Amino acid sequence: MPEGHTIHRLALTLDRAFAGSRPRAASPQGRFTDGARRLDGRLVERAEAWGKHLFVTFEEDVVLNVHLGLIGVFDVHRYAPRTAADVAPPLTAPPGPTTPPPPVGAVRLRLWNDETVADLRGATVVDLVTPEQVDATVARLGPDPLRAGTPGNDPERALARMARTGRTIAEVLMDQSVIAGVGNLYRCEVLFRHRVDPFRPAREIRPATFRAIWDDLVDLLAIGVAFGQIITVEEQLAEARAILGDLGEEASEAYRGGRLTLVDWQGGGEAEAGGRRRPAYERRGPFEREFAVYQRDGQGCYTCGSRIRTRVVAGRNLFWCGRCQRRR
DNA sequence: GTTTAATGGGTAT
DNA sequence: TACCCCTTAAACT
Repeated sequence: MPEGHTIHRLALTLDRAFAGSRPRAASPQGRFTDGARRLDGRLVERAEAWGKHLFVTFEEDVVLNVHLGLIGVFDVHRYAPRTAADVAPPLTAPPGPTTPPPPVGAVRLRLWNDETVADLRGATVVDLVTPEQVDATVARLGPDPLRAGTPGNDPERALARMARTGRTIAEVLMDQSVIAGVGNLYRCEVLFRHRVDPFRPAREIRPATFRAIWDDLVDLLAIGVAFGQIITVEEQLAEARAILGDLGEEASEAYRGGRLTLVDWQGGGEAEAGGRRRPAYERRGPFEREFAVYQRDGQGCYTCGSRIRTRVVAGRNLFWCGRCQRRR
């Protein structure tokens, strides 16, 4: 599940759920027992994301560093009502649970407070680090489209790297030290959207073309955060933007800036009969999974009809249209 | 029942 | 380029 949008959304969710509280911590699976013991009952200051790296800062400079890798999942959900008002009528409502349900599967780390439980499984990195180590990790990353607007976080840095490499654009887009947060799916789809030949050397990509790709990624990843889903086909993007547009000028502004207030929009939806506001993605439901090229090998391109192709590039299955993305 | 693939990435060869 | 790690679910036999 994890490309940059997943991690940024996760950081926002964890921040909302745990910042300012002292969650319990445990390692039901037993592979993070010592770390969980150090975190147990410790005050959470904030959670944030850089590229695909997640950092949860606890008091006294203890930072939980998580990288989900290919198959990791950090599942966060509320198991108890947030406020007494959510339970009605008061006299007949059963008392809410005070402990989360038992963990299922290989849960390496569980964090929970009175309302929310978060289960981490399958991650490649689960570590306690210092703020200095966080800085060192972040320093190794290229610009992150989800941090567009942060000083120094712009496509020119990526272009400078691209100018002195012999690698193809498809390889470079997977290199987190060139551009952070893009994974295989966004790579395939964004190259198709810009009709770029994946095998073209990165140094031959025109700067204007790459800047357009960057701007597109700022938009696509932000939409990915807002909806918790990768959306790359124009029809669905138009609907997604319409939903976000409905949420008002302030939300739109935050969205265009690529800033990390996106999940706040979930609270900005229409008030329903019960008075509870529902997230935009709940109002319309998640989008159907649909891509232009990703995992469509052998099928016809929606644009030109020629067969979508696939080949392993940078260790992952690249998908592209040999006609639409022919070198020009 | 067993194998494979999955939106990653590090290390060895 | 190969192989390793993490976990789960769908696709095989």
